[in-house]
Amino acid sequence: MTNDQNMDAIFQALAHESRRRMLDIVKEEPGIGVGALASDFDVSRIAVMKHLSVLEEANLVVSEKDGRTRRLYFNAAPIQMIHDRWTTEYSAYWAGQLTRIKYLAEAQEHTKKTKTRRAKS
Amino acid sequence: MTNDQNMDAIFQALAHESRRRMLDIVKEEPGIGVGALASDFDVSRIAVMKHLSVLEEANLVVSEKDGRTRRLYFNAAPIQMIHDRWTTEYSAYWAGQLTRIKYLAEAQEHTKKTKTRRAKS
DNA sequence: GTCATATGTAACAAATAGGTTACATATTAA
DNA sequence: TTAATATGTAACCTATTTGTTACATATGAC
Repeated sequence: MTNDQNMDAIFQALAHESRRRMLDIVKEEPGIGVGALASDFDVSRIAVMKHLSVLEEANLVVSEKDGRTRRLYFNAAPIQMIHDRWTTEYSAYWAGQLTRIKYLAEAQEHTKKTKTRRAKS
Repeated sequence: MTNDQNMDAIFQALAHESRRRMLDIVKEEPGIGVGALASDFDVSRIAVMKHLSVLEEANLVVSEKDGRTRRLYFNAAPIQMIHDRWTTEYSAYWAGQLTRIKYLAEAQEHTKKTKTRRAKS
């Protein structure tokens, strides 16, 4: 159903805080209209509509026309799909890797702090 | 540790198929160098390095210098974080919503197909 | 029908992303 | 030391994203 062809669109849609916030609002207020949603943001209604079209391309939001208002609904299916993919593809991997990577991350943090001073013998 | 401030970077990093493929390769071949990784892609090494810097900003890849090669490692922690966030924030919501949303998605599919023909009385 | 409301479209501008080539630096091998 | 290897940086170009304003269309209230 939802596959790798859509993953770009899903992650892209989720990559911006304002769109995640829109998702939250639509999730909390199913059937909210475009204008009502836009009033929660300080960018223009058109900007919000563009964000909505990104969310709709990712199928994270679906809408239906009801008179002159377009009602918006949150669709969790794509998130479910990614959840499942991660559970099967990554979860098994975590246990064994996390400790070593944690060490490396710390080492890297140290490297960043000290990277400018280097002995020039 | 990893928080909302980083979510943009994480989703952004995962939003491109080539970067997800890099992650897969680095996960399969821990310690692979930049050039070796780049040879798996048909864009330039510099383009691959830019993708790597996106992945490193998201902390999905960490690296350590080993002589003249920079060794790359996959770090699953950010993915774990998102996994956890979704599990707690969305999972409970899915059960009740999926059926209705499925209906709406189908309705929308129908709307798309018929949106161009409209009676002009 | 007329007016207000809700949404949609077009055209444009600025910022960011994603790619290139050319050149620089650092390390290993000879 | 010299040459090959591995990576890094700078400058530049193009495409996409993200935003704007102005105008168009569709629906509900009167």
